[in-house]
Amino acid sequence: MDERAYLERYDANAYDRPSVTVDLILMSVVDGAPAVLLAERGQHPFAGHWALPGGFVGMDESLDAAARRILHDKAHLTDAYIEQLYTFGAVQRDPRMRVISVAYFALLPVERFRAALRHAPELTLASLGVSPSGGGVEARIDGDGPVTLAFDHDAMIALALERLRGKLDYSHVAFALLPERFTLRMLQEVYEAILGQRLNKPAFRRRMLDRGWLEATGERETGASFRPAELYRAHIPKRDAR
Amino acid sequence: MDERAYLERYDANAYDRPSVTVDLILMSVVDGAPAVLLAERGQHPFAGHWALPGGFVGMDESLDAAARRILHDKAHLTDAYIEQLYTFGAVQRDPRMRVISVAYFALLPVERFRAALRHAPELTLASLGVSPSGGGVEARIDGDGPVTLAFDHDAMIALALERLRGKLDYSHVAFALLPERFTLRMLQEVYEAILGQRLNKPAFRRRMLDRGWLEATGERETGASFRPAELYRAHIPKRDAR
DNA sequence: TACCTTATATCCATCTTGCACTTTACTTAT
DNA sequence: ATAAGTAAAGTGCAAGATGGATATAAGGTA
Repeated sequence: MDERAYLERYDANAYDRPSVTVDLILMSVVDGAPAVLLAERGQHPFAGHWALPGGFVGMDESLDAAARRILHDKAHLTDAYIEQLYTFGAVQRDPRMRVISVAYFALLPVERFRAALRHAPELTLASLGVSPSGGGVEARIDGDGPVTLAFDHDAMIALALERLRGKLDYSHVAFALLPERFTLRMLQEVYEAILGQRLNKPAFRRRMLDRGWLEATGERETGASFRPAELYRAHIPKRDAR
Repeated sequence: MDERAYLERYDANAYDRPSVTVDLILMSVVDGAPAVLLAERGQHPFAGHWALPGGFVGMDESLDAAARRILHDKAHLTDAYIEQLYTFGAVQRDPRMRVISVAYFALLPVERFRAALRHAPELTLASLGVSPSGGGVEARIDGDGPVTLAFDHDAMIALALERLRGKLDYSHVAFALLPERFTLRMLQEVYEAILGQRLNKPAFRRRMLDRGWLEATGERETGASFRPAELYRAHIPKRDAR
Protein backbone atom coordinates (compact mmCIF):
# COMPACT_ATOMS: atom_id res chain seq x y z
CA MET A 1 0.00 0.00 0.00
CA ASP A 2 1.58 3.27 -1.01
CA GLU A 3 1.25 6.52 0.87
CA ARG A 4 -1.54 7.90 -1.26
CA ALA A 5 -3.74 4.83 -0.85
CA TYR A 6 -3.04 4.84 2.84
CA LEU A 7 -4.13 8.41 3.30
CA GLU A 8 -7.39 7.81 1.50
CA ARG A 9 -8.30 4.88 3.70
CA TYR A 10 -7.38 6.63 6.89
CA ASP A 11 -10.36 7.13 9.13
CA ALA A 12 -9.98 10.43 10.86
CA ASN A 13 -13.08 9.80 12.94
CA ALA A 14 -12.01 6.55 14.54
CA TYR A 15 -11.56 8.22 17.91
CA ASP A 16 -13.35 10.85 19.88
CA ARG A 17 -11.40 14.07 20.07
CA PRO A 18 -11.08 16.88 22.59
CA SER A 19 -11.65 20.52 21.76
CA VAL A 20 -8.53 22.66 21.67
CA THR A 21 -8.50 26.30 22.64
CA VAL A 22 -5.91 29.01 23.01
CA ASP A 23 -6.00 31.32 26.02
CA LEU A 24 -4.06 34.54 26.01
CA ILE A 25 -2.33 36.14 28.96
CA LEU A 26 -1.89 39.74 27.88
CA MET A 27 0.64 41.24 30.22
CA SER A 28 2.25 44.56 30.92
CA VAL A 29 3.71 46.50 33.81
CA VAL A 30 1.42 49.28 34.99
CA ASP A 31 2.26 51.58 37.89
CA GLY A 32 5.03 49.37 39.11
CA ALA A 33 3.04 46.15 39.11
CA PRO A 34 2.44 43.41 36.57
CA ALA A 35 -1.02 43.49 35.02
CA VAL A 36 -3.20 41.36 32.75
CA LEU A 37 -6.29 41.93 30.67
CA LEU A 38 -9.41 40.00 31.65
CA ALA A 39 -12.93 39.69 30.29
CA GLU A 40 -16.03 39.07 32.38
CA ARG A 41 -17.83 35.90 31.36
CA GLY A 42 -21.47 36.37 30.52
CA GLN A 43 -22.29 32.72 30.04
CA HIS A 44 -22.03 29.43 31.82
CA PRO A 45 -19.74 28.04 32.88
CA PHE A 46 -18.28 30.52 35.32
CA ALA A 47 -20.74 33.25 34.40
CA GLY A 48 -19.80 36.43 36.22
CA HIS A 49 -16.26 35.34 36.79
CA TRP A 50 -13.24 36.85 35.13
CA ALA A 51 -11.44 34.97 32.39
CA LEU A 52 -8.58 35.29 29.98
CA PRO A 53 -9.47 36.07 26.39
CA GLY A 54 -9.37 32.91 24.32
CA GLY A 55 -10.97 30.91 21.57
CA PHE A 56 -11.09 27.64 19.72
CA VAL A 57 -8.27 26.66 17.43
CA GLY A 58 -9.44 26.42 13.84
CA MET A 59 -8.74 23.33 11.78
CA ASP A 60 -6.72 25.34 9.30
CA GLU A 61 -4.64 27.45 11.59
CA SER A 62 -1.57 26.67 13.62
CA LEU A 63 -1.56 27.28 17.36
CA ASP A 64 0.60 30.36 16.89
CA ALA A 65 -1.80 31.66 14.27
CA ALA A 66 -4.73 31.07 16.58
CA ALA A 67 -2.98 33.02 19.31
CA ARG A 68 -2.32 35.91 16.96
CA ARG A 69 -5.91 35.82 15.71
CA ILE A 70 -7.24 36.05 19.25
CA LEU A 71 -4.81 38.85 20.00
CA HIS A 72 -6.23 40.69 17.04
CA ASP A 73 -9.91 39.90 17.49
CA LYS A 74 -10.13 40.39 21.23
CA ALA A 75 -7.57 43.09 21.85
CA HIS A 76 -7.34 44.71 18.41
CA LEU A 77 -3.60 44.29 18.48
CA THR A 78 -1.24 43.13 15.82
CA ASP A 79 2.40 42.55 16.46
CA ALA A 80 3.17 41.86 20.09
CA TYR A 81 5.79 39.71 21.69
CA ILE A 82 4.02 36.40 21.98
CA GLU A 83 5.16 33.05 23.26
CA GLN A 84 3.63 29.69 24.03
CA LEU A 85 3.49 29.08 27.75
CA TYR A 86 2.03 25.69 28.64
CA THR A 87 -0.80 23.39 27.72
CA PHE A 88 -3.47 22.70 30.30
CA GLY A 89 -5.24 19.41 29.90
CA ALA A 90 -6.94 18.32 33.12
CA VAL A 91 -10.03 16.29 32.26
CA GLN A 92 -12.58 18.41 34.11
CA ARG A 93 -11.09 21.83 33.61
CA ASP A 94 -14.15 22.80 31.60
CA PRO A 95 -17.44 21.33 32.84
CA ARG A 96 -19.05 21.48 29.40
CA MET A 97 -16.77 19.06 27.66
CA ARG A 98 -13.20 18.00 27.28
CA VAL A 99 -11.18 21.08 26.42
CA ILE A 100 -7.43 21.25 26.19
CA SER A 101 -6.11 24.78 26.32
CA VAL A 102 -2.80 26.00 25.03
CA ALA A 103 -1.86 29.10 27.00
CA TYR A 104 0.14 31.86 25.32
CA PHE A 105 1.42 35.00 26.89
CA ALA A 106 1.87 38.31 25.16
CA LEU A 107 3.91 41.23 26.41
CA LEU A 108 2.97 44.83 25.73
CA PRO A 109 4.39 48.23 26.56
CA VAL A 110 2.01 50.19 28.79
CA GLU A 111 0.83 52.61 26.12
CA ARG A 112 -0.20 49.78 23.82
CA PHE A 113 -1.77 47.98 26.75
CA ARG A 114 -3.84 51.06 27.51
CA ALA A 115 -4.72 51.47 23.85
CA ALA A 116 -6.02 47.90 23.80
CA LEU A 117 -8.18 48.75 26.81
CA ARG A 118 -9.67 51.72 24.98
CA HIS A 119 -10.44 49.77 21.82
CA ALA A 120 -11.78 46.70 23.55
CA PRO A 121 -14.34 47.79 26.13
CA GLU A 122 -14.99 44.21 27.20
CA LEU A 123 -11.47 43.93 28.53
CA THR A 124 -10.50 45.13 31.98
CA LEU A 125 -7.16 45.73 33.57
CA ALA A 126 -6.29 43.59 36.57
CA SER A 127 -3.09 44.13 38.47
CA LEU A 128 -1.27 41.20 39.92
CA GLY A 129 0.24 40.68 43.30
CA VAL A 130 1.60 37.70 45.14
CA SER A 131 -1.00 36.34 47.51
CA PRO A 132 -0.02 36.78 51.16
CA SER A 133 -0.60 33.07 51.71
CA GLY A 134 2.38 32.46 49.46
CA GLY A 135 2.58 30.64 46.17
CA GLY A 136 -0.01 31.90 43.71
CA VAL A 137 -0.96 35.32 42.45
CA GLU A 138 -4.07 37.36 42.96
CA ALA A 139 -5.66 39.66 40.43
CA ARG A 140 -7.27 42.91 41.57
CA ILE A 141 -9.51 45.21 39.60
CA ASP A 142 -9.74 48.89 40.55
CA GLY A 143 -7.96 48.23 43.82
CA ASP A 144 -10.78 46.01 45.08
CA GLY A 145 -10.31 42.62 46.69
CA PRO A 146 -8.93 39.76 44.63
CA VAL A 147 -11.28 38.49 41.93
CA THR A 148 -12.17 34.87 41.30
CA LEU A 149 -11.01 33.60 37.96
CA ALA A 150 -12.76 31.14 35.68
CA PHE A 151 -11.40 27.69 34.83
CA ASP A 152 -7.73 27.23 35.71
CA HIS A 153 -6.89 30.73 34.56
CA ASP A 154 -5.35 31.62 37.89
CA ALA A 155 -2.78 28.87 37.39
CA MET A 156 -2.13 30.13 33.87
CA ILE A 157 -1.43 33.64 35.09
CA ALA A 158 0.76 32.42 37.93
CA LEU A 159 2.77 30.32 35.52
CA ALA A 160 3.12 33.19 33.06
CA LEU A 161 4.50 35.43 35.76
CA GLU A 162 6.86 32.73 36.92
CA ARG A 163 8.10 32.13 33.38
CA LEU A 164 8.57 35.82 32.80
CA ARG A 165 10.54 36.13 36.03
CA GLY A 166 12.78 33.29 34.97
CA LYS A 167 13.40 34.73 31.53
CA LEU A 168 14.42 38.15 32.77
CA ASP A 169 17.83 36.82 33.70
CA TYR A 170 18.95 35.43 30.42
CA SER A 171 16.73 36.95 27.75
CA HIS A 172 15.70 40.35 26.58
CA VAL A 173 11.94 39.93 27.15
CA ALA A 174 11.86 43.06 29.27
CA PHE A 175 12.25 45.20 26.16
CA ALA A 176 8.87 43.92 24.97
CA LEU A 177 7.35 45.73 27.93
CA LEU A 178 8.90 49.09 27.07
CA PRO A 179 8.41 51.64 24.32
CA GLU A 180 10.96 51.93 21.56
CA ARG A 181 12.97 54.48 23.52
CA PHE A 182 13.30 54.18 27.24
CA THR A 183 15.50 55.17 30.13
CA LEU A 184 17.47 52.88 32.39
CA ARG A 185 15.16 53.81 35.24
CA MET A 186 12.14 52.59 33.23
CA LEU A 187 13.94 49.35 32.49
CA GLN A 188 14.76 48.89 36.13
CA GLU A 189 11.15 49.54 37.12
CA VAL A 190 10.04 46.75 34.80
CA TYR A 191 12.52 44.37 36.36
CA GLU A 192 11.52 45.35 39.88
CA ALA A 193 7.81 44.96 39.15
CA ILE A 194 8.24 41.47 37.73
CA LEU A 195 10.73 40.25 40.27
CA GLY A 196 8.82 41.86 43.09
CA GLN A 197 11.92 43.31 44.70
CA ARG A 198 14.05 46.42 44.60
CA LEU A 199 17.37 46.28 42.79
CA ASN A 200 20.56 48.19 43.32
CA LYS A 201 20.79 51.00 40.80
CA PRO A 202 24.47 51.18 39.84
CA ALA A 203 24.77 47.41 39.70
CA PHE A 204 21.67 47.13 37.53
CA ARG A 205 22.85 49.77 35.13
CA ARG A 206 26.27 48.14 34.83
CA ARG A 207 24.85 44.70 34.14
CA MET A 208 22.45 46.00 31.52
CA LEU A 209 25.05 48.04 29.71
CA ASP A 210 27.56 45.18 29.80
CA ARG A 211 25.11 42.85 28.05
CA GLY A 212 25.38 44.91 24.91
CA TRP A 213 21.64 44.94 24.29
CA LEU A 214 21.32 48.68 24.82
CA GLU A 215 22.07 51.36 22.31
CA ALA A 216 22.27 54.96 23.47
CA THR A 217 20.27 57.27 21.23
CA GLY A 218 22.08 60.42 22.33
CA GLU A 219 18.70 61.91 23.13
CA ARG A 220 17.39 62.59 26.60
CA GLU A 221 14.15 62.44 28.44
CA THR A 222 12.16 65.69 28.56
CA GLY A 223 9.78 67.18 31.07
CA ALA A 224 11.49 66.11 34.23
CA SER A 225 12.37 68.75 36.78
CA PHE A 226 15.78 67.22 37.30
CA ARG A 227 18.65 65.90 35.28
CA PRO A 228 17.12 64.17 32.26
CA ALA A 229 18.06 60.55 31.66
CA GLU A 230 19.53 59.27 28.44
CA LEU A 231 17.13 57.43 26.15
CA TYR A 232 18.17 53.97 25.03
CA ARG A 233 16.95 51.65 22.31
CA ALA A 234 17.04 47.85 22.38
CA HIS A 235 19.70 46.44 20.13
CA ILE A 236 19.40 42.66 19.88
CA PRO A 237 22.36 41.05 18.12
CA LYS A 238 21.50 38.74 15.18
CA ARG A 239 20.11 35.41 16.49
CA ASP A 240 17.06 36.08 18.59
CA ALA A 241 17.92 34.34 21.85
CA ARG A 242 14.88 32.52 23.17
CA MET B 1 -31.09 29.55 32.31
CA ASP B 2 -29.22 27.91 35.10
CA GLU B 3 -25.94 26.09 34.76
CA ARG B 4 -27.50 22.62 34.57
CA ALA B 5 -29.85 23.55 31.76
CA TYR B 6 -27.03 25.26 29.94
CA LEU B 7 -24.81 22.22 30.08
CA GLU B 8 -27.51 19.98 28.70
CA ARG B 9 -28.11 22.20 25.72
CA TYR B 10 -24.46 22.64 24.95
CA ASP B 11 -23.57 21.14 21.61
CA ALA B 12 -20.13 19.64 21.90
CA ASN B 13 -20.07 18.82 18.22
CA ALA B 14 -20.63 22.31 16.89
CA TYR B 15 -17.06 22.54 15.66
CA ASP B 16 -14.65 20.20 14.02
CA ARG B 17 -11.85 19.19 16.37
CA PRO B 18 -8.22 18.24 15.93
CA SER B 19 -6.70 15.05 17.27
CA VAL B 20 -4.37 15.47 20.22
CA THR B 21 -1.41 13.24 20.85
CA VAL B 22 1.42 13.10 23.34
CA ASP B 23 4.96 12.40 22.15
CA LEU B 24 7.62 11.35 24.60
CA ILE B 25 11.27 12.29 24.50
CA LEU B 26 12.91 9.68 26.69
CA MET B 27 16.34 10.99 27.48
CA SER B 28 19.43 9.90 29.29
CA VAL B 29 23.16 10.40 29.15
CA VAL B 30 24.99 7.40 27.72
CA ASP B 31 28.75 7.25 27.26
CA GLY B 32 29.15 10.94 27.70
CA ALA B 33 26.48 11.98 25.24
CA PRO B 34 22.76 12.70 25.51
CA ALA B 35 20.57 9.94 24.07
CA VAL B 36 16.91 9.34 23.23
CA LEU B 37 14.79 6.29 22.57
CA LEU B 38 13.23 6.01 19.11
CA ALA B 39 10.92 3.56 17.38
CA GLU B 40 10.99 2.74 13.70
CA ARG B 41 7.69 3.49 12.01
CA GLY B 42 6.16 0.58 10.15
CA GLN B 43 3.26 2.50 8.66
CA HIS B 44 2.55 5.57 6.63
CA PRO B 45 3.16 8.33 7.10
CA PHE B 46 6.93 8.34 7.42
CA ALA B 47 7.17 4.53 7.17
CA GLY B 48 10.77 3.49 7.76
CA HIS B 49 11.65 6.71 9.53
CA TRP B 50 12.45 6.98 13.19
CA ALA B 51 9.92 8.53 15.55
CA LEU B 52 9.39 9.31 19.19
CA PRO B 53 7.05 7.00 21.07
CA GLY B 54 3.64 8.60 21.38
CA GLY B 55 -0.08 8.10 21.30
CA PHE B 56 -3.49 9.71 21.30
CA VAL B 57 -4.78 11.42 24.40
CA GLY B 58 -7.83 9.64 25.73
CA MET B 59 -11.00 11.57 26.51
CA ASP B 60 -10.82 10.61 30.15
CA GLU B 61 -7.17 11.17 30.88
CA SER B 62 -5.23 14.33 31.51
CA LEU B 63 -2.21 15.16 29.38
CA ASP B 64 0.11 14.20 32.21
CA ALA B 65 -1.71 10.90 32.61
CA ALA B 66 -1.43 10.24 28.88
CA ALA B 67 2.30 10.88 29.05
CA ARG B 68 2.67 8.48 31.94
CA ARG B 69 0.56 5.88 30.18
CA ILE B 70 2.73 6.05 27.10
CA LEU B 71 5.83 5.85 29.26
CA HIS B 72 4.43 2.67 30.73
CA ASP B 73 3.03 1.07 27.60
CA LYS B 74 5.89 1.83 25.26
CA ALA B 75 8.86 1.75 27.57
CA HIS B 76 7.54 -0.39 30.43
CA LEU B 77 8.57 2.29 32.87
CA THR B 78 6.75 3.69 35.81
CA ASP B 79 8.05 6.59 37.78
CA ALA B 80 10.42 8.77 35.82
CA TYR B 81 11.07 12.48 35.97
CA ILE B 82 8.61 13.79 33.45
CA GLU B 83 7.80 17.30 32.33
CA GLN B 84 5.73 18.95 29.65
CA LEU B 85 7.93 20.51 27.00
CA TYR B 86 5.94 22.28 24.31
CA THR B 87 2.90 21.82 22.12
CA PHE B 88 3.41 21.47 18.40
CA GLY B 89 0.48 22.55 16.30
CA ALA B 90 1.50 23.30 12.72
CA VAL B 91 -1.41 22.51 10.41
CA GLN B 92 0.39 20.05 8.16
CA ARG B 93 2.68 18.40 10.66
CA ASP B 94 0.84 15.13 10.09
CA PRO B 95 -0.27 14.51 6.51
CA ARG B 96 -3.15 12.26 7.59
CA MET B 97 -5.13 14.81 9.49
CA ARG B 98 -4.88 17.67 11.90
CA VAL B 99 -2.89 16.47 14.87
CA ILE B 100 -1.71 18.65 17.70
CA SER B 101 1.02 17.03 19.70
CA VAL B 102 1.99 17.83 23.26
CA ALA B 103 5.64 16.89 23.72
CA TYR B 104 6.84 15.66 27.10
CA PHE B 105 10.34 14.77 28.06
CA ALA B 106 11.33 12.15 30.57
CA LEU B 107 14.73 11.78 32.19
CA LEU B 108 16.18 8.44 33.15
CA PRO B 109 19.38 7.20 34.74
CA VAL B 110 21.42 5.06 32.32
CA GLU B 111 20.63 1.73 33.98
CA ARG B 112 16.90 2.30 33.77
CA PHE B 113 17.32 3.57 30.22
CA ARG B 114 19.11 0.37 29.31
CA ALA B 115 16.47 -1.69 31.12
CA ALA B 116 13.77 -0.01 29.06
CA LEU B 117 15.71 -0.96 25.93
CA ARG B 118 15.81 -4.59 27.00
CA HIS B 119 12.10 -4.77 27.80
CA ALA B 120 10.94 -2.86 24.75
CA PRO B 121 12.58 -4.39 21.69
CA GLU B 122 10.87 -1.92 19.38
CA LEU B 123 12.81 0.94 20.93
CA THR B 124 16.31 1.84 19.83
CA LEU B 125 18.92 4.06 21.40
CA ALA B 126 19.98 7.09 19.41
CA SER B 127 22.72 9.32 20.65
CA LEU B 128 22.51 13.02 20.06
CA GLY B 129 25.07 15.44 18.79
CA VAL B 130 24.96 19.01 17.61
CA SER B 131 24.91 19.12 13.86
CA PRO B 132 28.09 20.63 12.40
CA SER B 133 25.94 23.07 10.42
CA GLY B 134 24.98 24.64 13.72
CA GLY B 135 21.60 24.95 15.34
CA GLY B 136 19.80 21.63 15.46
CA VAL B 137 20.71 18.19 16.72
CA GLU B 138 21.34 14.97 14.88
CA ALA B 139 20.45 11.52 16.12
CA ARG B 140 22.77 8.61 15.36
CA ILE B 141 22.05 4.92 15.79
CA ASP B 142 24.96 2.49 16.24
CA GLY B 143 27.43 5.15 15.21
CA ASP B 144 26.00 5.38 11.69
CA GLY B 145 25.19 8.58 9.89
CA PRO B 146 22.39 10.80 11.22
CA VAL B 147 18.91 9.30 10.84
CA THR B 148 15.89 11.08 9.41
CA LEU B 149 13.12 11.61 11.90
CA ALA B 150 9.40 11.47 11.28
CA PHE B 151 7.09 14.48 11.61
CA ASP B 152 8.65 17.39 13.50
CA HIS B 153 10.31 15.08 15.97
CA ASP B 154 13.73 16.53 15.28
CA ALA B 155 12.50 19.91 16.47
CA MET B 156 11.03 18.28 19.57
CA ILE B 157 14.32 16.64 20.45
CA ALA B 158 16.29 19.81 19.81
CA LEU B 159 13.94 21.76 22.04
CA ALA B 160 14.12 19.14 24.78
CA LEU B 161 17.89 19.32 24.81
CA GLU B 162 17.80 23.10 24.83
CA ARG B 163 15.34 23.14 27.73
CA LEU B 164 17.39 20.64 29.65
CA ARG B 165 20.51 22.71 29.11
CA GLY B 166 18.74 25.80 30.39
CA LYS B 167 17.42 24.02 33.48
CA LEU B 168 20.78 22.66 34.57
CA ASP B 169 21.72 26.05 35.92
CA TYR B 170 18.90 26.65 38.31
CA SER B 171 17.24 23.30 38.94
CA HIS B 172 18.22 19.87 40.08
CA VAL B 173 17.10 17.99 36.94
CA ALA B 174 20.53 16.44 36.59
CA PHE B 175 19.81 14.15 39.53
CA ALA B 176 17.04 12.52 37.50
CA LEU B 177 19.77 11.29 35.15
CA LEU B 178 21.78 9.61 37.88
CA PRO B 179 21.27 6.60 40.12
CA GLU B 180 20.37 7.09 43.75
CA ARG B 181 24.02 7.20 44.76
CA PHE B 182 26.57 8.85 42.56
CA THR B 183 29.94 10.49 42.61
CA LEU B 184 30.75 14.08 41.83
CA ARG B 185 32.52 12.93 38.69
CA MET B 186 29.37 11.22 37.44
CA LEU B 187 27.42 14.39 38.13
CA GLN B 188 29.97 16.44 36.25
CA GLU B 189 29.88 14.03 33.31
CA VAL B 190 26.12 14.53 33.05
CA TYR B 191 26.57 18.29 33.04
CA GLU B 192 29.31 18.13 30.43
CA ALA B 193 27.32 15.83 28.16
CA ILE B 194 24.28 18.08 28.19
CA LEU B 195 26.14 21.35 27.93
CA GLY B 196 28.50 19.94 25.33
CA GLN B 197 31.57 21.40 26.98
CA ARG B 198 34.17 20.54 29.58
CA LEU B 199 33.89 22.14 32.99
CA ASN B 200 36.49 23.05 35.54
CA LYS B 201 36.58 20.39 38.23
CA PRO B 202 37.28 22.26 41.47
CA ALA B 203 34.86 25.02 40.53
CA PHE B 204 32.15 22.54 39.61
CA ARG B 205 32.55 20.61 42.84
CA ARG B 206 32.44 23.79 44.89
CA ARG B 207 29.32 25.09 43.20
CA MET B 208 27.50 21.80 43.59
CA LEU B 209 28.37 21.39 47.25
CA ASP B 210 27.47 25.01 47.99
CA ARG B 211 23.96 24.52 46.61
CA GLY B 212 23.15 22.19 49.44
CA TRP B 213 21.47 19.61 47.21
CA LEU B 214 24.09 16.97 47.90
CA GLU B 215 24.25 14.71 50.89
CA ALA B 216 27.40 12.69 51.47
CA THR B 217 26.60 9.07 52.25
CA GLY B 218 29.96 8.35 53.87
CA GLU B 219 30.32 5.42 51.49
CA ARG B 220 32.73 5.26 48.60
CA GLU B 221 32.85 3.93 45.11
CA THR B 222 34.24 0.40 44.75
CA GLY B 223 36.11 -1.39 42.00
CA ALA B 224 38.24 1.49 40.79
CA SER B 225 41.97 1.01 40.63
CA PHE B 226 42.58 4.39 42.14
CA ARG B 227 41.31 6.44 45.02
CA PRO B 228 37.58 5.77 45.33
CA ALA B 229 35.27 8.75 45.21
CA GLU B 230 32.69 9.56 47.85
CA LEU B 231 29.13 8.60 47.01
CA TYR B 232 26.51 11.31 47.29
CA ARG B 233 22.75 11.28 47.39
CA ALA B 234 20.44 14.03 46.14
CA HIS B 235 18.84 15.97 48.94
CA ILE B 236 16.21 18.32 47.64
CA PRO B 237 14.92 20.76 50.25
CA LYS B 238 11.09 20.87 50.69
CA ARG B 239 9.50 22.77 47.80
CA ASP B 240 10.37 21.07 44.55
CA ALA B 241 11.85 23.89 42.52
CA ARG B 242 10.58 23.70 38.99
C1' DT C 1 57.47 -0.62 48.52
C1' DA C 2 57.35 2.26 44.41
C1' DC C 3 54.14 3.93 41.26
C1' DC C 4 49.91 5.12 38.79
C1' DT C 5 45.51 7.29 38.79
C1' DT C 6 41.95 9.95 40.32
C1' DA C 7 39.69 12.20 44.49
C1' DT C 8 39.95 15.97 47.41
C1' DA C 9 41.91 20.23 49.33
C1' DT C 10 44.39 24.75 48.98
C1' DC C 11 45.73 28.80 47.01
C1' DC C 12 45.68 32.82 44.26
C1' DA C 13 44.57 35.97 40.52
C1' DT C 14 40.61 37.71 38.32
C1' DC C 15 36.03 38.91 37.61
C1' DT C 16 31.49 40.09 39.43
C1' DT C 17 28.37 42.25 42.81
C1' DG C 18 26.47 45.12 46.35
C1' DC C 19 26.64 49.45 48.08
C1' DA C 20 28.07 54.03 49.61
C1' DC C 21 29.40 58.25 47.81
C1' DT C 22 30.48 61.89 44.31
C1' DT C 23 29.59 64.55 40.42
C1' DT C 24 26.54 66.21 36.76
C1' DA C 25 22.54 68.41 34.66
C1' DC C 26 18.31 70.19 34.63
C1' DT C 27 14.09 72.77 36.91
C1' DT C 28 12.09 75.69 40.30
C1' DA C 29 12.06 78.98 43.99
C1' DT C 30 13.88 83.17 45.82
C1' DA D 1 20.99 85.48 38.85
C1' DT D 2 21.73 82.46 42.03
C1' DA D 3 20.74 78.89 45.32
C1' DA D 4 18.26 74.76 46.28
C1' DG D 5 16.31 70.44 45.04
C1' DT D 6 16.20 66.15 42.60
C1' DA D 7 17.42 62.30 40.19
C1' DA D 8 20.90 60.72 36.56
C1' DA D 9 25.33 59.08 35.81
C1' DG D 10 29.86 57.84 37.33
C1' DT D 11 33.57 56.17 40.92
C1' DG D 12 35.70 53.41 44.30
C1' DC D 13 36.00 49.72 47.36
C1' DA D 14 35.12 45.53 49.96
C1' DA D 15 33.16 41.01 49.72
C1' DG D 16 32.07 37.18 47.17
C1' DA D 17 32.23 34.03 43.21
C1' DT D 18 34.99 31.78 39.54
C1' DG D 19 38.76 29.80 36.76
C1' DG D 20 42.62 27.41 36.96
C1' DA D 21 47.05 25.68 38.71
C1' DT D 22 49.08 22.96 42.24
C1' DA D 23 49.52 20.01 46.26
C1' DT D 24 48.13 16.17 49.03
C1' DA D 25 45.34 11.79 49.94
C1' DA D 26 43.77 7.17 49.10
C1' DG D 27 43.06 3.47 46.83
C1' DG D 28 44.81 -0.16 43.56
C1' DT D 29 48.74 -2.70 40.86
C1' DA D 30 53.55 -4.16 39.65
